[in-house]
Amino acid sequence: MEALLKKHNLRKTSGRLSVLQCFLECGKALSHGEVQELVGQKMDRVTLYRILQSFEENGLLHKVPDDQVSVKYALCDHVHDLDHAHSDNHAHFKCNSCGDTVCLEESSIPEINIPRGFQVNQSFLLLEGLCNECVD
Amino acid sequence: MEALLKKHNLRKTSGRLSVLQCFLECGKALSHGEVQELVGQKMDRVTLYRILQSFEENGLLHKVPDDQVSVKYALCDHVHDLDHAHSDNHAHFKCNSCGDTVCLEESSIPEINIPRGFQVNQSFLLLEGLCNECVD
DNA sequence: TAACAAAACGCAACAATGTTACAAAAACGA
DNA sequence: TCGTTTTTGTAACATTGTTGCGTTTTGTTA
Ligand SMILES: [Mn+2]
Ligand SMILES: [Mn+2]
Ligand SMILES: [Zn+2]
Ligand SMILES: [Zn+2]
Repeated sequence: MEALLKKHNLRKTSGRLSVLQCFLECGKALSHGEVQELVGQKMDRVTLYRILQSFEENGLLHKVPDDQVSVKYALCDHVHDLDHAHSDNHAHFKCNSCGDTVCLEESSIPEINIPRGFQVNQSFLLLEGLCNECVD
Repeated sequence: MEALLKKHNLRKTSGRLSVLQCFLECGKALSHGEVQELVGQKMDRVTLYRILQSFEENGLLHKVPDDQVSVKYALCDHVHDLDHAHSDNHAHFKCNSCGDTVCLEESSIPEINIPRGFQVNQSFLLLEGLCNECVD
């Protein structure tokens, strides 16, 4: 786990270790507030924001739109690659019952027709509904 | 314009008329803050939130994800239909330079493979990049 | 047109999310 | 161990969004 930080050019701190552990253990996308609950209130709110930000900038996490309200983060597809340039170009699914958001890593976002002259740099596809555990 | 409100079962108020006018005139997705600037500070912030909410509930506007930070609203595809059950199932494009968000009404969101047992109720596809006016 | 009930509004208060500035503490390479 | 750079904690602030409540407005009916 410390190796993961080093590999992504992030200094090893106790805060970063606990945040990383949260994501490795729970395997789903987490909002700032959810991580805060997991690591406890002893970690400063702002520090946590900065840790999430540094993880994203260094290719450890990627942003996931949450309900058009706030952001969640999820582990990047190839966390163990040195290459940060991978795309995480996959869809996400959010269950409206249990609230969990998961990566659909096998479902890459298809090409979309865009007007002439437009240039797409990034795309976000969020599906909402019920997960297998919450369906009926 | 008053007819539009009536058609969607919304009482005619001065606030609703000015908000509706904003959307009819500017033809792009607007955030709460952007509408507030257009209608002026004399309209209460909370009232504006409630007007946007009522417009969405009655099929006049639909939500558009904005940068995973906040929400924008755009006129529904078939504002003049009595049927509110239309889907607005199209992609959106946000320009990272000018900040404008537009509906790509000709680009419906394609079907995505989802895990067995999952049920999709709604989907949001946001493309980000540069619009034709901001490219180079 | 007057009266009434339902809906919308204004205001206050609150919660959640996110950002910035600055000084203290910790990490890391030399 | 020393010195530099990064990270952290704290405070202060901004934006976004929600709830409760009393007042005003709207649409309907007598
Ligand atoms: Mn993902
Ligand atoms: Mn749209
Ligand atoms: Zn679920
Ligand atoms: Zn533009």
